[in-house]
Amino acid sequence: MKIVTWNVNSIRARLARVVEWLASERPHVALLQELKCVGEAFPHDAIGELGYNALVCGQKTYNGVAILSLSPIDELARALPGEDTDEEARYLEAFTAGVRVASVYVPQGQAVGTERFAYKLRFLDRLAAQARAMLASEEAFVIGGDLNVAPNAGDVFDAEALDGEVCFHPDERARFCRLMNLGLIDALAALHPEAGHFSYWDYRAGAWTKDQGLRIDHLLLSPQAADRLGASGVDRRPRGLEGCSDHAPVWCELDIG
DNA sequence: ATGGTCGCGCTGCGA
Repeated sequence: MKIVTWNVNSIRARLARVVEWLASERPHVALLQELKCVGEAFPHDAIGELGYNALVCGQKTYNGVAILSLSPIDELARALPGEDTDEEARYLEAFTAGVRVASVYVPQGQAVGTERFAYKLRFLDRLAAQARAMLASEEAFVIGGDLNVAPNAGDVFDAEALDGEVCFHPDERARFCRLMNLGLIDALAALHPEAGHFSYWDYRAGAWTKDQGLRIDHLLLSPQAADRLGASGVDRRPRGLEGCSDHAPVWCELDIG
């Protein structure tokens, strides 16, 4: 069973690219981020025609996450616990196809030292608290999404130049490390530990052409899910197409069901 | 080059 995470950077602007990719790759579950629309504006018809059920947590203009599945989807949560005043659509959790999944969009953080950066760090702490609670169930689950953190030096195109920058700041990396040390397995890194498996390339400055990317999109597996991990990868192909997202899909294959 | 390019939605913000 293939599970994918993909920051699509507007589901409406990206619909043709997303439909084309889903039709070609047929993942059983797709965790999407940055829909940039409210739930009513989500293209339910086009996605439904492909055979996918869709659970959407939308918001006007910004953020928005979704879970697509070829199996029925049972919603578990549409917000990350821990901050009642947080109204940004960044977390959706559900049970589908015999596995619990979460689609998460961690705040980018804007600039180090800003309120947005502090919000990002708090969000990562809240995600760790949620992961800890989920791990207590001792069940197979997958937390997938745009974590907006490149965990290691090999996950950025220039570790020296980017050290201390947003998405590669020591405070973010420490929180990511703490999250993983709860007992999660990075589906991509577990099978492909070498450097350079980027998932995001800025639209600007020819980053894609120069392969100046970051690995910030992740599939985090519980031990029970990791036991079933058969393959994983980043599909760079859709990043090179006309009208593409600035993120590539990251996928894993679980021997479940 | 404190730049560069997107998407949203109509002015600048967030990424």
